[in-house]
Amino acid sequence: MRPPADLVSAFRAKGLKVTPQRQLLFRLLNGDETHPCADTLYTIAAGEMPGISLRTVYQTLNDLVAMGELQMLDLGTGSARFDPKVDDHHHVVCTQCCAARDVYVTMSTELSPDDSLGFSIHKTQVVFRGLCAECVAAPDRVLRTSSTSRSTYEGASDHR
Amino acid sequence: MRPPADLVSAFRAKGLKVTPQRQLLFRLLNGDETHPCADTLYTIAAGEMPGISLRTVYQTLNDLVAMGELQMLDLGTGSARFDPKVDDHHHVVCTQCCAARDVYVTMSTELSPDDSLGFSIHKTQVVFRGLCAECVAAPDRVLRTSSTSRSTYEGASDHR
DNA sequence: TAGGTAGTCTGCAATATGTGCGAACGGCAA
DNA sequence: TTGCCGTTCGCACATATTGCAGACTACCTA
Repeated sequence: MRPPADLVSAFRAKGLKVTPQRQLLFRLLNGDETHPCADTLYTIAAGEMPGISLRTVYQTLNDLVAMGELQMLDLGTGSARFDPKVDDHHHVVCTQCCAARDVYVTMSTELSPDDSLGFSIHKTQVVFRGLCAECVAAPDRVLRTSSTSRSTYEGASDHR
Repeated sequence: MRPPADLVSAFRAKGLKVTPQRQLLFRLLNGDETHPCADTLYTIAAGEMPGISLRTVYQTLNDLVAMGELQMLDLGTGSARFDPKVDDHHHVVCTQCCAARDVYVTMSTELSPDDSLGFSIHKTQVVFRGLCAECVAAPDRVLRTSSTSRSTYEGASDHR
């Protein structure tokens, strides 16, 4: 994602307006490395601008994704996560607290024609799952990005 | 996933009962390579057993996942997918029709201590995204596993 | 094989994430 | 300053999945 000043120009150039709400989100996202979900961003944004709507947060995030300034990720944590880094990289995700960090690893993630089963591959996504340092130290800590999200990877023990 | 007969024993051994609903699902899942979602399984099951509840399908799938007989996957298609293969493999997913297939590729997906950022990695998941052969041939075909699912990867062009 | 018990099934309500819609609002170019 | 047209916001709605409670039934035991 380009810095806020550049985004302002980019939005105007596309006929999109630069509102205080959008500027706030540009600023919050810029340099963010926590891969926040929409709701997390909304909470932070509402702290600075009470009255901002969750709907507006979703709207702006979608705009940025459509412009290629932001990457939408599904890390299996129950809600979409947003990454201002749009270059080629992968992610480590904590299965307990849902923290996510960027990983730059060079590995052969190209699929050979034999393996691709007729698929025309556009993108390869690698997700490393495990426990972050904090959760290794405190196995009972619960600190989800998405409040009470139900992750696909928490283990499915339902039963009444 | 073990064959239905073995699952019957495994369920009884755990004090879980073997009902017709569960046996049907054992049979439907056995050897399935389409990575169905809960709703798809429910539709198929309801064809053979009218009256079966979607709730029961979710319940049984969760039981099987908890027993390690089934793998729950989040392939970014909007709903959880289920894979009776629980060995170490990865997936190709069609971004248009959401079809998924297994991929057995040997690649260095181990993260070096330097790259792991303090995380204790338990599992590495690779998802290859692209178009399947059918969708390459018919770019307008829409055939989602999850009826009208909203995929995280369809591109976010909202706007009214 | 009848009976009892504990696990199961089903329908419905509830929760979470995310989008459609319309009325009021407000950038920003002329 | 004005007006057009994109935005914001609140609410209803859509989808995925789970909680709950009452009726039901698999299956162990006598």
